[in-house]
Amino acid sequence: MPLRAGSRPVLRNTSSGCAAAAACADQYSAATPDNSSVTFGDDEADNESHSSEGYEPEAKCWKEDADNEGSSGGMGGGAGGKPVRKPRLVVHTLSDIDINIDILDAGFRWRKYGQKVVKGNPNPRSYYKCTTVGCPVRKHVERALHDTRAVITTYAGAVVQRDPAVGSANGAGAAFQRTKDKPRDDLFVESLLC
DNA sequence: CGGTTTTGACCGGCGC
DNA sequence: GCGCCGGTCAAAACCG
Repeated sequence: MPLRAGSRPVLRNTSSGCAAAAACADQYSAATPDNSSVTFGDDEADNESHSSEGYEPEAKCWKEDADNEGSSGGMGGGAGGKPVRKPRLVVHTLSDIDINIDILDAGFRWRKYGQKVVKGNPNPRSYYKCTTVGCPVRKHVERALHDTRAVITTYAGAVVQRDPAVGSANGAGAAFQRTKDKPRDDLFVESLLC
């Protein structure tokens, strides 16, 4: 590959103008209503259908499954019918990758730890880890099958918890709590909240 | 010098 | 039981 380290990809932490989740959500519904969609859960199949045919011109907040917390530990193949699945936040971004960054990467640092071509999509999927202290979140970034402008970012390791009193739902959340003194982590949690 | 990217190899789970 | 596939790790190289 001609471009080695140094030619930093577009995906990198940026001090986005979208500091809070509320602002992000608002920004989505107001500013870029037809540029992306956000989904929380495990509806990746659903997402793929969108990415292959086109994007829903609607911005929706991530939805979470009732009791799908925890991890199945299963990676390849699929859920395999296991009732417990790792909560994931899937972000669809059309055309503007920066938006993707803005919504969740605000103030965070990501380190790429892998890249792989997955079946069904010739575009390589990149794997990123959050290098922010106390941030256990990982994300997978891949381009849509037939729409290179569309980017699908899957966040894993963070759980949405709508109750601010709790602030966390599992280890990920606990990690955030542990670093609650860090405004950035707090921002991230907020980013996950709707 | 530190942090990050890149790439290949390895591991574990699932489906057949 | 075997093969396939996705995800992660680790070493090397590079840039600011």
